[in-house]
Amino acid sequence: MPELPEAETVANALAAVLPGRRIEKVEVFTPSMREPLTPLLSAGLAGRRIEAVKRRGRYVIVVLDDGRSLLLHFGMTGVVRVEPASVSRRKHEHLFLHLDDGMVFRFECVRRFSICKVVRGEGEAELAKLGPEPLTEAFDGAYLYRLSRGRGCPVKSFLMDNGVVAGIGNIYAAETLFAAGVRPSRRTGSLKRKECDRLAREAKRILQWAIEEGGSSISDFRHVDGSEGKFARELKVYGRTGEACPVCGATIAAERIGGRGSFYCPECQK
DNA sequence: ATATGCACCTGTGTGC
DNA sequence: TGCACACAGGTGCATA
Repeated sequence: MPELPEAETVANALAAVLPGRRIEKVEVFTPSMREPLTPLLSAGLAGRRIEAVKRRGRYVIVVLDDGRSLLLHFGMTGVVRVEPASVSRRKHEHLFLHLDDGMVFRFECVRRFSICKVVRGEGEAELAKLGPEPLTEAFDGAYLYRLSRGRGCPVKSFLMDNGVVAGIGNIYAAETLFAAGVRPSRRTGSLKRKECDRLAREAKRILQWAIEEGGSSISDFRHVDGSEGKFARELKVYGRTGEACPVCGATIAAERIGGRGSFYCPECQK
């Protein structure tokens, strides 16, 4: 699921309802998450007030009033909801935070790859290795060109490296590469400066557009209110193997790169 | 340091 | 219908 646009959508929704609320009770239903949730039970969260909700890359940061934060990551299938306590627990909901207005923050993840942990400050230590935010000026063609020199990995893997740029995953890497006319298997070090300019420009445009559409709901991702992100209908190549390229009509191809399904137009992307 | 493959999980779709 | 297998918005670790 959640790449940057989905995390941004969730963070914005949570920012509208959580700040000012007090956590009254913590319930953990699933001890065997990839990142165990049990530390939340003894973290002294009861009584803490939520001050703000922020995003960094694919992470959502729920800032508490005691110098700590809850750091959220949605893995592949993470969903958060804020619903009344009267709604019964779903099969894959692993954590409830009961709030002082009768609502419950619910953390769901089918594959249990999601993370919810208490961190110091706003998670500076945990987030230190992330590259720049793609929607800031720090991320541009010059930056990409500089980092790409001497790199031998496929450019798609390069764009999906969180240390290079934070928050671009399998969907938006594929769409960015299509929009920029660059084949995902291209060796990163072979990129021309102009191609780096196009990659940075198209990544920004597509991520911004996807945020405006509320992200992409392929199967699991949902908004905090349960509705779906609309950007899946705008995807040009992701998941469209065998369909016609919307630009030239050639057949969209697929191959595995870095163990991930990768989609491209063999005519438009060189 | 960089590149690659796999493990971590459950659910779904496909082919036999 | 049942079963095996591949695959799914990600990341971390082991191995070269």
